[in-house]
Parts: sequence; C-alpha cells; structure tokens
Amino acid sequence: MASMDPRPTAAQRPIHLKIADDLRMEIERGELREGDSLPTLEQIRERWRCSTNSARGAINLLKSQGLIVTGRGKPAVVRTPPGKVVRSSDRHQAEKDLAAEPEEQRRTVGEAETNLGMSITHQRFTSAYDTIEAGTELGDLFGIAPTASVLRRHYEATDEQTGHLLSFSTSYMPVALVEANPALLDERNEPWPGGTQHQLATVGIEVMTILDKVTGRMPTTVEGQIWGLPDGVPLLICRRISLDAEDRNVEISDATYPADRTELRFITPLQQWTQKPDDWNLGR
Amino acid sequence: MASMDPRPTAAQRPIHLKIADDLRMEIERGELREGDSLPTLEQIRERWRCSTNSARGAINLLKSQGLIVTGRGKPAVVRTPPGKVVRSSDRHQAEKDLAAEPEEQRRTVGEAETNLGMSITHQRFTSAYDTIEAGTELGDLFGIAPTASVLRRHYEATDEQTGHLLSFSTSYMPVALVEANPALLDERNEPWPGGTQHQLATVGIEVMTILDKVTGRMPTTVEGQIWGLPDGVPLLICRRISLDAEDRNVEISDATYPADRTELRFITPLQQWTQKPDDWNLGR
DNA sequence: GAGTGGTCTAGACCACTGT
DNA sequence: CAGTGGTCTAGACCACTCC
Repeated sequence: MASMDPRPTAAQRPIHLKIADDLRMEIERGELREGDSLPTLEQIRERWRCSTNSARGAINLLKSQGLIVTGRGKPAVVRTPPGKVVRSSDRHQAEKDLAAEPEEQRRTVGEAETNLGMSITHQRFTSAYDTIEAGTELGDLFGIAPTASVLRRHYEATDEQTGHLLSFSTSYMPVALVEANPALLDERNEPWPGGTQHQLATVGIEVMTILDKVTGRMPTTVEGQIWGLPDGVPLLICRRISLDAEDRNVEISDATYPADRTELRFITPLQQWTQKPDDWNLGR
Repeated sequence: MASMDPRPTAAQRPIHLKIADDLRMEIERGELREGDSLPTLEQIRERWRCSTNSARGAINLLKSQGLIVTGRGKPAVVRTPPGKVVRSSDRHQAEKDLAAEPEEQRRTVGEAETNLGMSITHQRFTSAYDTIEAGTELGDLFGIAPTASVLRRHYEATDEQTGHLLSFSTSYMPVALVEANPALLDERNEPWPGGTQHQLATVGIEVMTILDKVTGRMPTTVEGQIWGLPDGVPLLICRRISLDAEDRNVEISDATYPADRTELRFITPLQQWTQKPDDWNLGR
C-alpha cells in the first residue's frame, strides 16, 4: 500500500508545508504557548534557508487553520481561543414557559438578554421586518405556494465599541399564519415581550417541537470583517424549524455563529425502558 | 463614523482582495456556475494587470473560503458542494429502543449501517480499545479521580478505494463502571450487537439523557489529508455525553465530521402549555 | 527609527492534465 | 507537448508597532 503512494519524499515536499509542520509541532509540544511570538520571517528564512515568500506561505497556512494570528508590525503569535458562549436547546422550553406568563412577567425578561455575557449597554440591537415572496425553498418548507407572502424578520446585535456583529439571525413566517394579529407585522413592536413563541400564541399557534439543523462553512471576506473574525475561524450555520401540534412548519429561523466562541448544546431526553434488556446487569 | 474609518481607499486596497471579490461576485451572480473554470493565472494577470503571485493570492483566498477547488494542470473550478449526510438526534432514541430488543433482533442492525449512504462493502471499519488515566478533564466530567482508569474506544471507517476517512469517533467510559462485565473491555467483541446503550445495560446502566455539544474549527493539514477534504472546509466537533437516571455521566464520545457533507439535526420536543397564554388567539 | 509583517514584481523551474 | 497550476527565489516598497 505504501509503495503505491505517489507522495513526494521528504526532500521534495514543499518547503512551506515543512515549515508549517515544524512550527505546529512546536506549538503542540508546548514549546510555543498561547500568546507566544513565532519566529520572524527573517528568522524563518535563516532557519529553513528559504525565501520570504516561502516563509509567508507557512505563516499563511497556520493562519488559515486558525492556529496563529498576525498583524502588521507585530510578530505572529499563537492564538488564544476565546471562551465559548453556550447556546443551549433548553432555552426553547424556557421561552415557551415564558410565553405563557402574564405580560408583566414577560416584560422583565428582555430579548437582548439572550445575547452573550456582555453588558447590554455596549450592544446595539436592531430589527427589521419585510414581506417577501416565499420562493420554492421556503414554499416547500411551509407547504405554501412559491408566490405566497412570507414575513421576514431580521435581527442583529453589534458591539458599539468595535462595530462587530454579536448576533445575527433571520426568521420567516407565512403571512397567512400571522396576519390575524396585525401587530405582528409591525417591527415597531420589537422587542416583543415573550418572544416569537408568544407572538405565535396570539394567533392561536402552540409550538410543540423544535428542529435544529446545524452545519458549518468558512466566512466570506465580508462576513469575516463584520464579525471581526481572525482568519481560520469557521461559521456555524443553524436553521431552526418550529413545528406546531399538527407538525406544520410555523417558523423558520436562520442563524450564524462564529465557531471559535460558540458552543451549541442540545439535550435529548430518552424514554424509559418499559422492559429491561434480557441481559440487564449481567455483572452482578 | 465613516470619516474616522482608516480603511484604505479602493485604489490602495490589496489587489488580490480586489481580484477575489470580483471573482466571487461573478460566482454569486451566476456568471460562473458550479463546475465552471475560473480564469487562468495568465488571464488574471492580464485582466487585472498584476503579477503571478498576486493572482495566486486571490486564488488561494477563494480556495481557503471553500468557494473553489484547484488541482495541478487543471484550471481552478467553482466548487460543487457534496450532498449532506444527515445525522439526527432521533437516532439516540432508536438506539435505546434497539438495545432492549432480544439479541437476534439486535444482530440484524449492524453498527456500520450508521455510516452514510455508502455501500458497506467499500468501507473498512476498525475499532481499538485501550485503557488510560482519566486526567483532569475526563476526571472532572465523570466525577472520578484523575488517576482513575478510563476505557477509551476508538472507531473509524475508511473508504477502501480512496483511503479517506468516512467516520471517526472516540468514546470514554470509566473502567469502574463497566468492569463488572469483562466482555466490555475486549475489542474483539466489536461490533457489539445493540451498540453502546446495550453494552451499558449489561452492567445495569440505563441512559436517560444525551447531551450534544457542537462547535467547529479548521482541520490541520493532516486531518485535511486523511478526510480527503478540499481547502476551506471546516470540521464539526461534537462531544456527546450520556447521562443515566441519576444524571451521572456514564459515557463521553467525541466525534468529528466534515462540515461540507454533514448536517447535524437535533429535535427538541416541548411540553404542552398547561394554561394557554392570556392573549391566546387574539386574532379571532 | 529599527523591526516587523503585508503587498507586489518578474521570472524560473517543476508536476500534472489533456489532447 | 502545450497549457496550467504549484513552488520558489531575490529583492523592493509600504504600513504599522514599539521603543
């Protein structure tokens, strides 16, 4: 098997890969720790006897893998991953419970509080509503005509100091479902006390199941800028579908999260065995 | 605000970013479709009047964002994302149900069948057991001493044709929990009919809750090779913790998935409202 | 102002694809 | 064997940080 392998030998392996591997091993062995400076380009050139561009190739590779961060005038340093903010699925039940509370209760728990361990005063929260045609994708999901109207609600929060995004999501609901309560179509009613689940309640909809679909991809250049992401940090992409008692899709929400500072957490309760397996507790 | 912005003007913006943006816009506008060839380096040099290295810079950027794939001798092409394999949390309940079935039932449903829509004959499945010290991280999670023994089970499946990884996971269980049934410590008993939940049943443990923690990061060079990943594809990282009726952690499983071909799906059932919200069904 | 990374050029050679 | 991308060199200039 190894003999069939057309891999280049060590000698002809690209030098920038060799450099990057050596540096990565130093990081993994702890010789370079978080926050430490990497060798300068000059030092890399001497140590591995290569040109500037090859040294840069190695640095770029490590950067694109999220291992280091760089900046003009400063040496590249080993990246210190930020702490992760947890977004747990038990929030779904908590929001449903909240929606059944009387208004004065609901008011006390704001929407913005969903967002991170950051002081609310430093974030700017915006929401915008519009109405669009469903199109084929949303039409299929909601089981409505592609020409039917869909209410699109866009939410984002930004850090006032840095201007960077802190949260970003878009929600879709069929207009036919919510127009019975015109207040739901007006963005001036945001933030709505009790959130989406209470909004749906005002038109007689109780959400019974929530389905989260999670995947990931790299940000575009623009996305990297607006989130303030260093190179090499992926985005987590989450589509949340809310279903009512008849398993109708009543709301779809798309959200993106920076993977380096986000942990999505999902809890699955299992039903108790009605009958234990026949070799239950063999051990005693 | 804009006036304070020290961003370079269009003129002094790095040329490789400009090239990459222009090409990305062509892709987004549909002028370049999936599978289409990008301009050659030569053409880029002419069109944007730059050097080879700058043209390469643009190509590398688009590649690291997962938008294109490249190969020697072939022009770069717009990437066609592979179909996504769904991994749903309802499998947790299905596995629990299976574990309660008699052995002949359990045998019919193999472990390998968990893996993708691929013919089983073309994949090679391996498992390896060893016993390690818990260490502080696992010790904390299991509530055992850092010096206590933990059974580590490693599973992977590879595509026999390409040699690429198809699935990869590592599972941890405290030895103290499972040693009552010595068969559990022997990797020659893999694949175990009924899976981990049945294995735990033989030592008197019923899993009642499963907690999934999901995040993402870029693969290292080696990880990219063994999964056969093109550049610009992140890994989804999933840690699954199984809890018994007393909320003890009884098993921890770490798995990684290539984000471009994986969708993780989580279902959250909500409890019915005992009392409808007081402005229920305002609309009629 | 010295040191550092970021950008850029012009051109060479090699590895691979496809005709 | 022509065309293409991958690697590499040697060196220039600029932007930025830190002393």
